[in-house]
Amino acid sequence: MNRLIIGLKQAGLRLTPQRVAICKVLAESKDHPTAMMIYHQLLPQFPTLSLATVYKTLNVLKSMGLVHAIGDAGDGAEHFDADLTPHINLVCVRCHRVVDFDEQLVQEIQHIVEQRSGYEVQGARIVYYGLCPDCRPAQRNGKESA
Amino acid sequence: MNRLIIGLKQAGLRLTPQRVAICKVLAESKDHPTAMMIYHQLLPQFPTLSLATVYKTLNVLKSMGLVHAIGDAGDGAEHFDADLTPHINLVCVRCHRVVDFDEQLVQEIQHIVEQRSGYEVQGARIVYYGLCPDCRPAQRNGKESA
DNA sequence: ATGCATGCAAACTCTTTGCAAACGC
DNA sequence: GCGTTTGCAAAGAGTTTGCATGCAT
Repeated sequence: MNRLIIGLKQAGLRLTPQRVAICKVLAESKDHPTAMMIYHQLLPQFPTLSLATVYKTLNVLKSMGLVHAIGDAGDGAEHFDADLTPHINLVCVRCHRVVDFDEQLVQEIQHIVEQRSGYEVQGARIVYYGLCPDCRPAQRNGKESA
Repeated sequence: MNRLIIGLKQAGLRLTPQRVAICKVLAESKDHPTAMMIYHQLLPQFPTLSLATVYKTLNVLKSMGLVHAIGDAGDGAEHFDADLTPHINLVCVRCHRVVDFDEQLVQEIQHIVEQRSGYEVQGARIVYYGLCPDCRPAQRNGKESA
């Protein structure tokens, strides 16, 4: 029973098998999935699952602040992150993988931004993009595909 | 004659009036425009301008690294930034405005990321979202619209 | 003159919406 | 049982593409 499921329950929302499964995927996966990725991952388990249900659930979780939408990773689709602590997402522009990178300075910056800008900061999307260690040599050799 | 136009010229690409105008909008505007915003801004001047041309030009500039795509601002459309120096974009989730915020720490973080992750960092998208000073009181009073 | 860029329209992808049937509470 | 949630299909929005015409070089 993870944080997302508890959040839904406490809000009085219904814990359907689909929602529970989506929450588990989000909480357990480290690859910042898109709606489509979650859909395909759950399809064997829920053959009648609808992509619309995944989107609806993601929107519920997002609007409750239980997950973050971290933008696309060069693949045109929104990626979601269940890790709400301020951290950096490193996106590889070649293989579209997203990895986390924790750095204390990120927290400092958030405080500075809040104090100096007058903004009420609700969240952050800190994405560095480039070539991951695996794709750096591949790029140099001129290889294709992800 | 700005940096973007020079970049196109040096790459041997053609300096059409449309491209020049798009580059000027990008370099001079401070509001991180979307393709649609650029299109509407130039329509009086180029009545036959096509939105496809704006998109094609933006993709050329982006793939040449002359502008950054900074993701959507809650409005579902890609925003572009001609300021390539590492800086923070502050997005207001209520009025969808985007302002810049310079902070030295950002540069330090980029170096740390490169050294510790093995990534070849090509750029960054550092977006904090929340309520801007104008929208903070508006939100509290329950007012609507942007 | 050459061939890249434009503009139009259609296609494409991701996401949202409407509504009847199903199900959690 | 009530009202929310699901699943399907269709709609919607942003972006891309194909191709003939036009224009920068």
